[in-house]
Amino acid sequence: MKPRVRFAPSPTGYLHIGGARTALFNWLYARHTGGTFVLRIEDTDAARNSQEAVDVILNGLRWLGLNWDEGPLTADATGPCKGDRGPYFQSQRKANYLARVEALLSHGLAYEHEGAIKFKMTREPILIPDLVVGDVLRPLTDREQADPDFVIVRSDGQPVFHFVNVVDDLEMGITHVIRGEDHLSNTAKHIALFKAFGVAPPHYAHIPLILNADGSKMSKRDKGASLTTYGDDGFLAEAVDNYLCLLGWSPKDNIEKLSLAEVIERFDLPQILRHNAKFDFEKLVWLQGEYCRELAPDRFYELAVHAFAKTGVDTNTFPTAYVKAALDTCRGKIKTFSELPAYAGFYFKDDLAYDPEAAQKAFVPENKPRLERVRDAFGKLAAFDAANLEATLKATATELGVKVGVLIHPTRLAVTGNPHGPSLYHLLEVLGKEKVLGRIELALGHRVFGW
RNA sequence: AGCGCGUUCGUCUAUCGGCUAGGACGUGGCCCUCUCAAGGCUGAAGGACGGGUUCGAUUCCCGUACGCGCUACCA
Repeated sequence: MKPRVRFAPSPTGYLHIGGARTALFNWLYARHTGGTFVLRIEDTDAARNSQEAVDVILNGLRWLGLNWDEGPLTADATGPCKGDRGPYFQSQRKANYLARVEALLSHGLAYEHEGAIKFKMTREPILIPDLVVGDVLRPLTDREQADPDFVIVRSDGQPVFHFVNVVDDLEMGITHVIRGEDHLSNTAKHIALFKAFGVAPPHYAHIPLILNADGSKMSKRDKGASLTTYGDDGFLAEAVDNYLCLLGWSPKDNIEKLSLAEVIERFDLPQILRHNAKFDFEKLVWLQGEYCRELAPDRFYELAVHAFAKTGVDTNTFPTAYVKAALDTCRGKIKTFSELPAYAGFYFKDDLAYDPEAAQKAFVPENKPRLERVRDAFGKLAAFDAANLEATLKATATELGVKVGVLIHPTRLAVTGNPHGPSLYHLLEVLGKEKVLGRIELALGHRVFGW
């Protein structure tokens, strides 16, 4: 029998990075084994849940490239779904839960208590066979000793999480429950419930948690806890996927950079680690840089244009060839797209703000005549291309008896406003003679500087 | 408090009892270089602590400490 796994998030308005990793591991296991990946929405809290919140989950999974074989097609709980084990929204499964409660009541396995319905929990320790942690024997805690039975339906008629979760997994034919380790202790309850229904429980695999850099639990308001922020901050999904795979799972052979396709081949439950992992933002950034550098030109272009648009710069007002040439000088130089507007904004605006620190160093009296010579030399150029510009600048430096670097820094600053940036000669070519000369002239005319 | 899970460089990890403890991110130095990246070379940095088993323990067992989780008519 092919495995059936599921990701069952609650639509709270954001997708936790740990939840995303749980979804990823489930998806990887399904893809590795040729099984089925089910998406189920646990939208029992009508007050909090909304279609927008469901969309956050759906879009997050889509962004990561985690397609589901069964589950919602839209965020509408009453809308179309794929798969024949639905409904896939808990809000649509009331009848299923009621029937299951009735079954338990009629078999004397549950009883009414102060308006609520409680499940008759076994008093014996329960063995939890876990594919990651190993066999775990969970005895009752002291409080549970006093009253082992737990509520499965609240007095307001709402069935609780433990109950609906088990009913759904049972009815959806889930064979492997891969979820966060925070559910390990409660698994005893789930196993007891499965047994009460006369069904063998699924296999469990509890995966370690993702913690903040300081070791604390990542909660909603922690920076980086929401998956959405990564896309917003200009990260590539393949980098986030890759990094997430490395938290709590290891390919074991020192390889760090793997595509999802490669991970699918190698992924299996026994390689999952048992201890929690701290989220290392720097390593994610490194992976992001790796993927960003080898991005296909058209995709780089598309994402770059989007990044500019987000800061209010409409690159469409410039000729396409110019934009492409400009962005091409940035390929391989930036890691995240959010850096781009600051890095290459000079291509799309003329009112430059000179970096103060760099200006203090470069715009000094002895550099003024030098920059004037550069301007004059550039002005005589017929072909304003990188090779010619480089030759001209070097020749000018030789004439002045200085190193090229002496000319490069003021020139770069005058033309871009920044001390760093794309290759100077290429950027000059893209900008074109007119703009370059105009900007140098402008810088030379600034009285506030040291010249 | 009770119960559960965990503990290798700052971080992510490798190690099926033989380890001069390997790799990666980050970090130091050097090289390359028009800036910044990238790249190359080269350093520093680790087995929580205490017992036991064993010829030998990072690896197995016990205890302690620390971290995390769970003990809800939250999910």
